[in-house]
Amino acid sequence: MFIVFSKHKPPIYKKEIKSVEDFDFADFKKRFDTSKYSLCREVFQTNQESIKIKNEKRAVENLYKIFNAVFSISSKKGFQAMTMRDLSKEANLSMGALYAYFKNKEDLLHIIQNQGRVMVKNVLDSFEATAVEPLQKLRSVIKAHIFLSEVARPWFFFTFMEARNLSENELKEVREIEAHTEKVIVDILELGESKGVFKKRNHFLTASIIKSMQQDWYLKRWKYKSRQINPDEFADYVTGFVESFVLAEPKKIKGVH
Amino acid sequence: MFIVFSKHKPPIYKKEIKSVEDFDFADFKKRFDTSKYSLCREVFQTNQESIKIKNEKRAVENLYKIFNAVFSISSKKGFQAMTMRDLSKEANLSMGALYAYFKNKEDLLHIIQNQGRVMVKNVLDSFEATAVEPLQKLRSVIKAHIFLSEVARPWFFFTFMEARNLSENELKEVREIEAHTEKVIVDILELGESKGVFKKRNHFLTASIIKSMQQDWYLKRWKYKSRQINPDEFADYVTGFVESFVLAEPKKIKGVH
DNA sequence: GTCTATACATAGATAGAC
DNA sequence: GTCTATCTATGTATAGAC
Repeated sequence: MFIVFSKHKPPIYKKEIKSVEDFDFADFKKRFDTSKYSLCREVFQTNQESIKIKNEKRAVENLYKIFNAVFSISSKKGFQAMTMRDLSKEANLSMGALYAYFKNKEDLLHIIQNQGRVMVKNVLDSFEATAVEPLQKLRSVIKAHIFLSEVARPWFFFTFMEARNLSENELKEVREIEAHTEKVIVDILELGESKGVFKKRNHFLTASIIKSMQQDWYLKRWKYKSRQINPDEFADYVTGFVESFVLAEPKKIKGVH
Repeated sequence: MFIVFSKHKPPIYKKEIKSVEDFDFADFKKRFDTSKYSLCREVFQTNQESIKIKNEKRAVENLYKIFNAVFSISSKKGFQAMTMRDLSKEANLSMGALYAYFKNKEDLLHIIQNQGRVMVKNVLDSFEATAVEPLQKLRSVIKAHIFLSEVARPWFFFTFMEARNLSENELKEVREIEAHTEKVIVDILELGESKGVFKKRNHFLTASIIKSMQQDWYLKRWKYKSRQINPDEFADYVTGFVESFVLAEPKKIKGVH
């Protein structure tokens, strides 16, 4: 369910991807450690000084239970409205036990938010370099975001909905990532324009609109699920939509207009 | 700042719009009562039995202060995290005074959510009929939504972010409006397809994507504001983006491809 | 490492004076 | 119609037994 990237051994994508140019959701999933415990192990290793439990296996399993409970309750009523008693019940751990895994409720929020941010940054950065041609770059970046949000949907949803509870410092980091992923798209569009394959447009607005489409996939997943739209269909539809707008017209034949 | 529609005298749009085919943000604003108190007066009249204050002028003014305070605090930390003491301070009313305007905190939430829903439904329904040709209908519906969310941005933002706190019954109403506005777009796309002006596409996906763009305008307003994008620019960009995808190709000249 | 029982703080809500 | 003072419930967090 969760994916993770060790800070020490960033995975190498190029070597592993058969067709860099055109990957689907199944290809994407093969790239990563999709064990449901991976992200929790990462959290354990990152927060070893504050987590009181020293047995890794046990700690990771309980962190998994805790995070899942947080996502489940928060998606219904929000993190602030979730009480520690709610969490205790849903995670099958006593109140006392919970506090062995985080200092306080606010700390729990930050642990989740930080881990989510690190993961997104690691994965998306890796996908910048998977293609060379502007059109392939654009497709690659759009798809990677959608597929990642599919694999780690609870983290994406939680990060978006609970962003308001962040400190000024953390909010700044969030905005920086937002601006960064937007800039990645803008750069690709500019490259394409300079090569004559994309039209001259307001690339900032195009990038914003692309991001809003990607976001819809994890904010309104129930809607797409009820219509039985899978990640590949959605990603293809989005790229098709975008391409119809940005691709330069094929050259006109003289005399005909 | 707020706009409102009386249940008893729905405004007539067709007669008032000079150019039905192509209105801009300034035109849109002229259509409505944009007095900052209008929505609050509507709330007062709708909830007269539960509001203890009988002096309309005073009640409406205080409701305005209360709602603005709610929007301001909630946008920073969420409705659940807002305490009645926060609200009391921000609205310049004592705790005791606040409870003359609503039964309890939950009631306050419902009053805002309900009023927001009624307003959106009234306005958007009115815009279905403003044009006849599919392309003009599509433009009209897209723009109306963006312009409305601009005029009543706090209500839109609040409604979206606090939807999780609703009861099962109210959630059902929200989903119905969502499905309804989506269906309005799907119907237009189908009409256009049958008339040969729009391509054959998955209209559900197209409508979803259009809605995600519109939503971005009120969810990420700070971003657009910092880039000094105004409602007209944004609306035009969105309609241009959509049209490049849905419009049928101009007929090809025989022998040339 | 986890539990139960409890301390302490803060929230929502109201009574009664003005 | 609004205020201050206060009641009561609920929430976070911890101490200490197992």
